[in-house]
Amino acid sequence: MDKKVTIYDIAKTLEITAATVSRALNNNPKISAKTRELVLETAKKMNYKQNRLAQALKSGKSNIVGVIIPKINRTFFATIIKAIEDELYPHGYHVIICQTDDRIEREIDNIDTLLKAQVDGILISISNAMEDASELQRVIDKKVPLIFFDRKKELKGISSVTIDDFKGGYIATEHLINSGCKQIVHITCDRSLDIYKDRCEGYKKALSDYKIPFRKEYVIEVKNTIDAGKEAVKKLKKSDTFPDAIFSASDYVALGVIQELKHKGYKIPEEVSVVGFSNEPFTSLMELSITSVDQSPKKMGKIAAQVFLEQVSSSSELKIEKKIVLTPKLHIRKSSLKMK
Amino acid sequence: MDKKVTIYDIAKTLEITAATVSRALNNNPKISAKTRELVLETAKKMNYKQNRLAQALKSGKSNIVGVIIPKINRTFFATIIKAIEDELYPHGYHVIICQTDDRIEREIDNIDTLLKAQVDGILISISNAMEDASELQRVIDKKVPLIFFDRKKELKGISSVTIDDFKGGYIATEHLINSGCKQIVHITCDRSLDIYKDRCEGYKKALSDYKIPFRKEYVIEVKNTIDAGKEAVKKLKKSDTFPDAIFSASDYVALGVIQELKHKGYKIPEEVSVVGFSNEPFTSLMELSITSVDQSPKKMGKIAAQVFLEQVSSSSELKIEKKIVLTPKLHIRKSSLKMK
DNA sequence: TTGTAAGCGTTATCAC
DNA sequence: GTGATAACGCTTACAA
Repeated sequence: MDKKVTIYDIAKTLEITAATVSRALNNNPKISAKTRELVLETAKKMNYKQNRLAQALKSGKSNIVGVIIPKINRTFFATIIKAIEDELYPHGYHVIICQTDDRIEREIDNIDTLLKAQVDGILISISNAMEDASELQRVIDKKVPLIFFDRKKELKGISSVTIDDFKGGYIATEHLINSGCKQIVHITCDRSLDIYKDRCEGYKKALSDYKIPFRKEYVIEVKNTIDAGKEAVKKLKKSDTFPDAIFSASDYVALGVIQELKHKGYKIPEEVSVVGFSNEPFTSLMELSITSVDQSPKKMGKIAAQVFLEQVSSSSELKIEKKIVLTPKLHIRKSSLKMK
Repeated sequence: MDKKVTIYDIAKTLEITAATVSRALNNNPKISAKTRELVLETAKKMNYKQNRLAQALKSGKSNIVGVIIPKINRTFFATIIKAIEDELYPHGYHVIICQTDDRIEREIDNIDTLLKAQVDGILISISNAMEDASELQRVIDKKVPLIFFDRKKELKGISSVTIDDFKGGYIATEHLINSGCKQIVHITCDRSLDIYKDRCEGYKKALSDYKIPFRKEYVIEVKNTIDAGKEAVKKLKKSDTFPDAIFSASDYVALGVIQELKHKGYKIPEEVSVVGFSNEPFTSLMELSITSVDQSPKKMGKIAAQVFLEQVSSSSELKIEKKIVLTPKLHIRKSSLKMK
């Protein structure tokens, strides 16, 4: 019925000018109470909706932030997105989701599209594939607030919210050591990503701190899938010494590990303890619940959003570079809980 | 470094007009190959990015669609979103996520904001709370394509993609009957939502088709949580006849049911069979995997997106009303798989 | 083939 | 207080 009601239509109806209508709508003090009311009333009556596009074009603010993640259908990322949206929504911001599927072309393309869409900021968890930072540099050059979460690149002046993956790897390993395990295998994923490299380093440090010799063949790099976990166990079975604990940098891999261990008749945790990473929902829901390192996705998203808000509200040009590192928390469950 | 490069800047550099630049950028045929190349080249050199806002304002097309869901951190919805995004991305559309948290105010507000943002369409799974459709009517009045998925309202002329919840309830119940169960309890959730009402109706129909008397006290309505499932079992325990099967309209409730049944010492599925609904990832990952009805979220999202694309491409005013109903699929797992 | 100019819906800066 | 007008960056008849 109503095609496109603009402030001009309201102005015409009221025999005033569009400028006055605009003022009324924006609570401009320079306007009489009467006209304001009148305008608001007829605006409602005519089912008028502001055109944010026009507003955005005029003001240079779109009230949209772009969030770039590898895949949205992972609990970890979905939880972060939810936290970001929840935090930004009351401030009038809307969130555009972009998935990279861990492919560099899509990542570049996404950044590009977001810039074209004049977003007020970009929150990004970089893909496995991101190598150089030239595309990111463009964002910075354009002075569009950029914030890393979870997976970051080291860039000067850019804020980030991550967890201490090193510590995560450390506490997981330490817990296994304290449970009496001596032969601790670490299954890692793509170590070109800092998160996996750091977890691995944490593992090594814990071993060294507790005087447990590091064995190179006890670090296995696999894909982040359940099947890869099963395969890893099969491979280990062929080696000379079977471990008494497995610390996986991924919950999915840990699940595969557990399934295969059971299949082979090992008792968990009596013979082999298992620890995962991410605290995916299923780890706590399982009958044999899985010990895992929590990454506080909710907190991470919330803080990332807050850092963004700070950045846009700091009127001046002062660059605030915040590197926020959250502390991971170990959730000890049955898969590593030895009764003594 | 570069503030805001516009087509005027390019025009000035090349000593031509903005119009020509625009044409070159948009592959307008009325332009010489030379100028086009020249323009594209310098555009790249100057790191020019189109301003979609201005384009959108001019053309009336924002290339953004809004997706409204209760909560994004549920696998079901996250999967749908992923499918929608994957389908729409190649067509140049971007997706704005809006969460209602099942609250009517946020739902109305979200619709409002999306309309103000001039989205090209709205895909919505309505909240528990949505009662009248007046806000939706506004969307329709504005001729903004509107598509329901999963949870819908009956509105003339509006397309929807849902699953056959009635059938879902039916096949789940039928499966239990065929497994030899006679005393089948149905635990449902908020039946003001069609999805739950329909599943319940399917349950009743299956009972009647197989000549199993319907017992009113065998239908329990609870909240959609794990704890509610536990409570339900406790309540049943007090009643005179304990069931030999429980069909829950929610996987989470089913999980709670299973946990409590085990706790009370019941053998699953020998003594009590359990079936859930949604095919949440954890149902298959559990040691005691849970039989569940799959709702094809991926397909649902993909089709919803396709319906939207059809709707915007059908140039004319012809209203296409598509009511697409997907067939649910029962995944039979250990929680109801009786060996005979 | 290219230039000119109007307009998309707002808002801000002037005047009055 | 209110009105007129320019401007945000782009597209597109209409001219040339």
